[in-house]
Amino acid sequence: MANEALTNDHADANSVSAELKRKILGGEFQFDERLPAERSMAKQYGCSRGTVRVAMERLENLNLIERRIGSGTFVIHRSIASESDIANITSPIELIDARRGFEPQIARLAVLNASAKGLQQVEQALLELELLPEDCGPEQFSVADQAFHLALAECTGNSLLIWLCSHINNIRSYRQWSAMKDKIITPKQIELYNEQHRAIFEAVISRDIDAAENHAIAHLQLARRDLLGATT
Amino acid sequence: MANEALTNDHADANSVSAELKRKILGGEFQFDERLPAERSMAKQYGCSRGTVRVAMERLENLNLIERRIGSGTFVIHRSIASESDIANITSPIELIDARRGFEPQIARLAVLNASAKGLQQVEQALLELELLPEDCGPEQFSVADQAFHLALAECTGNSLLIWLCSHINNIRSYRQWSAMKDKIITPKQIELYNEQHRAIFEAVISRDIDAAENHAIAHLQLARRDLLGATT
DNA sequence: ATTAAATAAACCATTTTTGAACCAATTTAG
DNA sequence: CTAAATTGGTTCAAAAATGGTTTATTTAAT
Repeated sequence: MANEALTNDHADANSVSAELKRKILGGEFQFDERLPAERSMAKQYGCSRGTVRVAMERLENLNLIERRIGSGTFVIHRSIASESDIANITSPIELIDARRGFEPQIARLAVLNASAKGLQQVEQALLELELLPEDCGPEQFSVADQAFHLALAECTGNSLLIWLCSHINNIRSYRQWSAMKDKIITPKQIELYNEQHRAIFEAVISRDIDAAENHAIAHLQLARRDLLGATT
Repeated sequence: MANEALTNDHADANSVSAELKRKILGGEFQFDERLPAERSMAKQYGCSRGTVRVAMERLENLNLIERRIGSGTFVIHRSIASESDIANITSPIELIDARRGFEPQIARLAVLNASAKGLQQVEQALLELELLPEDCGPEQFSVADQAFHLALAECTGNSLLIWLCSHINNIRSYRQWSAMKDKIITPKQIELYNEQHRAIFEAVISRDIDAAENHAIAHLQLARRDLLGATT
């Protein structure tokens, strides 16, 4: 509607940039999306290409767009990100730091709320982790590791925490992690991680809330240390 | 509608990948489902196979699809519940329990990473909270409260935590939560909450990591107690 | 009249798209 | 089991599309 009003009138650079700015900030044009070509926008807005280019310069100065010769004009502003967007801007260390927040809480709530059946499923996931061959490779371990943590989250009965844990798992499986995994998930580290997994599980079983929390914290501190070591 | 507009025109790689990405994330293409063949999509989108392949490469890098020679292109993204879905099955107490996990961590990381500018924005949000009239009502307080916690999250510099905090804020503004607000957000409680907000802020300012964490924990324990009291 | 903005056309360098052909792996039909 | 059909993987050069730039001209506001 607003488009067509502008399409008929002869828009000046000011109104064009304002219109595009609104669409970008409002999420109508999302991150990494390509805007129509300058010549095309000129036709659409009923103005000359030069006018469009002046408008684009302003948006570029606002750091909303980026222009690539031969390619086009792309949105570089991130509104509230979708999951795949957040996965692409989240570094491994940021992920660990976030997990450091709620995984201990998951352990605490698992102690308080876990049902026998839930614990059974955690144990099942734990056994699969422990029965992996030493040379299973980081990918296989990673999948089983995620299953363990998700099973633990299920024990809390807290649907929001389960949802968050699923999100985290998804982000963990994105591509840029693969390279990192090879460095930090070695047979020796796998053994350490599994000891911690079992420690968390045992604490939950014996309904020891502080032990469960502390083991979860220790688990993530180790992961964080390994990660920092891998980058140097 | 919009699809067919794109279908008729000659689509470029960017629009094709954006279209498919939307369908996959939106659950229209489910996990393990096979996409149409490249040659078929080329015809459908009115572009060449090469263009389709460029689009597919992007989706592959986003880990949304997997391509198997001789077989086809398959969705490997597991679509999980949308934000509105989770908002509708999350109870207020579950929300508090989840925040109990990562808000203390946000406080900790804010101590470590907050810039002067970031702290300025937290203080700004804090002042707005404190300057609200006593009879401002729960809605107004809630908005300012969310702004404060989001500003604090920004201080961590951790994009994942910021993202989580935004999501939580969104969930907080859903309906069943609103009814609860009226019961627990009274002028007397507002004063208590604001004392805790300031305590968190002061701890971050003075770079006292344990104090920041403990004040955040106390804040959520109070909110939890108020919530449980309100339900009885 | 002067000035600033918008226009229109042309050209450049770069990137994308195209169309075709062929390869390798898998699936399907007989 | 074999042969044909289908699928993604690859390469290549020509054509098209894109933003960057310049120029002369027209329009609108002061």
